[in-house]
Amino acid sequence: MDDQTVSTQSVLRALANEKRMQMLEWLLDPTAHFPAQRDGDLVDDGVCVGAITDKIGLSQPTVTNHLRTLADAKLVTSRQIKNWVFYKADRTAVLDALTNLRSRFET
Amino acid sequence: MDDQTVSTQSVLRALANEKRMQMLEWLLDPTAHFPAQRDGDLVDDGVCVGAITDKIGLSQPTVTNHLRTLADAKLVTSRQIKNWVFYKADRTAVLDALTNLRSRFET
DNA sequence: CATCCATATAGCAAGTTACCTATATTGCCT
DNA sequence: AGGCAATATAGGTAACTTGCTATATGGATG
Repeated sequence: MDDQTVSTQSVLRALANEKRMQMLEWLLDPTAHFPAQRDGDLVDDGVCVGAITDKIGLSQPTVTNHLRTLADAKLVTSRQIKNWVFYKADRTAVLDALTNLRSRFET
Repeated sequence: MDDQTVSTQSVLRALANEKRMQMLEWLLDPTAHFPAQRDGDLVDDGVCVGAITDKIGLSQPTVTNHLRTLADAKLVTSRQIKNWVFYKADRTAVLDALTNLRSRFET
C-alpha cells in the first residue's frame, strides 16, 4: 500500500511532462509513428532510441533520460538487440495504473 | 485539443505531488477527515484553509499555494464566506480528467 | 476606528528537473 | 585490432518546485 503510493507517484511524475507523454503515446502505437526498422520489429521489439530522438527533437541523452523515467514507472520496457536498445510501451501497465488512480477517487 | 493538452498536463502536475494528492483525497471525503466547522458546511461549502493546514503539517502559505495548483487544474473550487475560504473537491472534474487521460491510451 | 483573524502575496533558499555537450561503453564489421 | 555506430553516463547550467518567514489584505467585531 505504501509501495502502491510510491508507484502511483512515479507514474504521475512520468506523465506530468509533455515530452514523455508524447513518447509514450508514440510507443503505444509505434507503426503509426515510426518507420519500419531493419533490426527489430516496431511492435514486437519496440522502437530504438535513435528513432525517438530524431522524431522528438531533443538530444539523445535527454531522450534516454526521459525513457528511463518512463521505465522506472513501469510504463515502458526495454530490450537490447545488437547495439540498439528498443523501448516498448506496456499498455496493460499504463491502463492498470490509471485504474488504480481512479479507484482512489471513487466513493 | 491543444487546450485539452494543457489542461491534462496541469491535472497531472497537480496530482504528481503527494501532499496535493493527499489534500485532494481528503477534500473528496471531507466529513471523514475534518471536524465539523462552525461557519460553512464541510460538504456543501468545503473545507477552510486553516483546517487543511492543521492536518497536513505545512505552513499556511504553502497550503494556499498547493490549493491554487489544484484549483488551476480545476480539481477543486473555492468560495469565500466571511473571512474564510472554503475549498471543495470537484469529483466530476477529477473523474472526467482521468477518463480523458485514459482515452489517450486506449487503442 | 482599532484590532483580530483568516487567507493571500512577496520574496527567498534549497532541492529537483530538464536540457545540453562531452565522453565512456559496448557490439559489430572490416 | 581498429573504427564506427548506438546508447549510457558524467557533469554542468538554467528554470521550476517546494518549502519557509514576513507582510499585506480584507472582513468581523469590540
